[in-house]
Amino acid sequence: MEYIKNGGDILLKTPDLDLDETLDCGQAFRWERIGSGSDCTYRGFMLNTPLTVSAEKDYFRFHDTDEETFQKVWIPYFDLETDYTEIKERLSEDGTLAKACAYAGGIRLLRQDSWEALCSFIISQNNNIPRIKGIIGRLCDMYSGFPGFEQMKGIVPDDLAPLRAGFRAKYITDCIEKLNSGKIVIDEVKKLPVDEARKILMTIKGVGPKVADCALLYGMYRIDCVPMDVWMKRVMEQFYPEGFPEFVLPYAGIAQQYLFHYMRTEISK
DNA sequence: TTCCAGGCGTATC
DNA sequence: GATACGCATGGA
Repeated sequence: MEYIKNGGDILLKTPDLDLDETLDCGQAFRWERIGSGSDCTYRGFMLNTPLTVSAEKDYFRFHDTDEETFQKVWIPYFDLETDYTEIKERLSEDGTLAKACAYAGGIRLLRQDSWEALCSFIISQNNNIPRIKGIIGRLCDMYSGFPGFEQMKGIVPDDLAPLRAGFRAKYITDCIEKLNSGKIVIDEVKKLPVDEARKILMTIKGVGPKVADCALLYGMYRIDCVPMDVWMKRVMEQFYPEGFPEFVLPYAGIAQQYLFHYMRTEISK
């Protein structure tokens, strides 16, 4: 990973990054492709830090970005200090994973804000990706950006009616209550062993094993967590009836990224 | 019209 | 602990 300043932009050279694969694979819901065809440009946010980013010939262009923001926000967000080449090499000892890594090797795990990830994946349950994006977009419209849970203190499900989140509205308000009352402190949850962290997250209404694992994987970078949604259940049933091989387990969450995308877009069609 | 979507709560056994 | 069913909403 190396970068240079170019006017107000930053140009980044890095392997193992594809913006379409990474920003539009169902791990984050606030990136919009504003370029069409070969103009691969996305507009989105890390919490409320905005970014326009383009894939150009030999580098990625981070538009209107100062070096401090790039280092503090975007390097961690895009997980640029992790060597995905090495991870993919290791995972590719397994035949199915070798195919999945080759199919979409530009997927990276985005290190998202913990609260945004938790809230987003509560909304995701029994829902499809376009509609998840719609609900989160309306939430951001309501608050002029992605609101902090402190900002939403005291709201009741009816207050969220404009989101058209359906039965999930009461889950969001329960989550907000538990965070604001201090029943759950995200920074404490982050430090716990995964099993304990999962248990605590699951005390929130509407947070079961899958949503908890998404919050852990995408919001707290617990890369051994594998959210078991309908697609991953199909993957496991078809390719890993005995579970993942031992050597995959430390990176199972990243393996899941490749396999989820592979199953959802290639095998099932 | 019916089915399904990055599931979960509840009832029942 | 396992299984069945309802749930808001909207696109296919």
